Amino acid sequence: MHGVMEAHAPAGSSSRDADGTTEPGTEQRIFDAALHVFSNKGQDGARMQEIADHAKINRALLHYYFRSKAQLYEAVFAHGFEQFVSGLTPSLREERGFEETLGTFVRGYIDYLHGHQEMARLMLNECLCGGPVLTSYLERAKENPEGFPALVMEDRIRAAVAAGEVRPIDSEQTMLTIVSACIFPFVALPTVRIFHPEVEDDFDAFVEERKRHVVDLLLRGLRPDDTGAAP
Amino acid sequence: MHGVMEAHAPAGSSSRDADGTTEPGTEQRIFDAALHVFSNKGQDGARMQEIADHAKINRALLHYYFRSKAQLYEAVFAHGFEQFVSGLTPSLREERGFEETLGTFVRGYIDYLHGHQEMARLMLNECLCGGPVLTSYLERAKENPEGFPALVMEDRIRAAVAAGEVRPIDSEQTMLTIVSACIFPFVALPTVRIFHPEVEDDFDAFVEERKRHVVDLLLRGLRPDDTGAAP
DNA sequence: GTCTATATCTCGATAGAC
DNA sequence: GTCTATCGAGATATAGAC
Repeated sequence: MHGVMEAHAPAGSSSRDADGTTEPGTEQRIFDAALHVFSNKGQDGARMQEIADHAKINRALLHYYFRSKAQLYEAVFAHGFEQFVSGLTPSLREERGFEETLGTFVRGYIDYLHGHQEMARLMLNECLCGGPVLTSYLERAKENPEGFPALVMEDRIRAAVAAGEVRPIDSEQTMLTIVSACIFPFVALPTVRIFHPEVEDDFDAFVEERKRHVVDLLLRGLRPDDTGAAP
Repeated sequence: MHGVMEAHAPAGSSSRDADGTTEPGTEQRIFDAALHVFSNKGQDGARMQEIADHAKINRALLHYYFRSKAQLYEAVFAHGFEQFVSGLTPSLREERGFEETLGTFVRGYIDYLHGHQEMARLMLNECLCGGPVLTSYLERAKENPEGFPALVMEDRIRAAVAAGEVRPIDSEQTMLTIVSACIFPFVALPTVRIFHPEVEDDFDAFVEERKRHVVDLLLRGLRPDDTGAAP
């Protein structure tokens, strides 16, 4: 049986544009191709041949860079997950008021998803099957919650409720709703496309409209009854 | 090559409790087992052996009832999809006011998902990969939109906006948000569980709270500024 | 580092006895 | 209707030349 140890990882093999704007090296091409195929077909549906084709290399080379399909998958996932968490954190600086914080968070979240739709699908795929890969990463993220955007935002909501900035609602449920409203439209795109073909024509406009809508609906829904009350 | 024609379908083979409350027949057991495995592993990740094990039968018998894996999958999907659409329609009777309609729709949606979590995951799985099976069913549903709950609800929102019952918002975006808020928590359950283990303890209570929260947040978010204005 | 060729194995599907 | 045994396609992974 094949013991799973750390990959040999040819490190700096991909000439990372040392001389200006070189085309991506082999390792990077594999990475991109793998993300593309995994996100569309899932870990099981993906074929190493298809990944190799997309990267314009031979199948054997995949195993040279990443020993196995499982390790390739985990590498792709790990990279995307890390980037996801780190890319979202800066939008949660302390000094803002709640409304601005919420707006910045939602817009940042949707912008990220817009720019990384494949990663979004990959993560939700893991979510669906209760994948061990995602689970292990979340367990680790849970250890320092201040580094995990969704948990930070949930705390902000809790604090805003305590401060009377928003009406008394369940912060956990609210956070769930926010995340749902941001993520779902991207993962359900194939369905949305069928009923609203116009989305396809100008996807950027759709995303912008989405940001406005979500922020607007949430702020209205969370605002206390007495809007102008200052004690 | 194996031409795909209609399955021979041993019709009334499963003695459907002709004599009281018999245990489910073979065909029904296969169905349940298939839904279970497909929803957790996806169409590609699922193994016929695992389905057979769950149904407590032999692998060959699967091919006797449903000729191929693809046909088994489609049969399971078709059944669930039909049940989904038909189970949701009655909550959209015309004669209600908007607030009641929205509340009934959301509660009905969440109740259905609660009772059919595996079907929810199965459909989202199809959604993620732009699956041809889901697509073909949606295309058919699109032909008579009045039979498709989400589209009917979207029209109700549009009408409510026109009537001034809700403030002027994009009904398409709003419908997307509603669906997101209902479905996502169920498909993301593995993730939710990690951060909020208490959900597991009393899942029914969580779902009830979810219904209240979504309806409440939406109604607040959609209500016109002048709540009591009657011209 | 990259390729061709091949070994190995898993899984879906079928044949045929009972 | 249900089982055992087996075939054959297709996928991962490796060996070895260049």
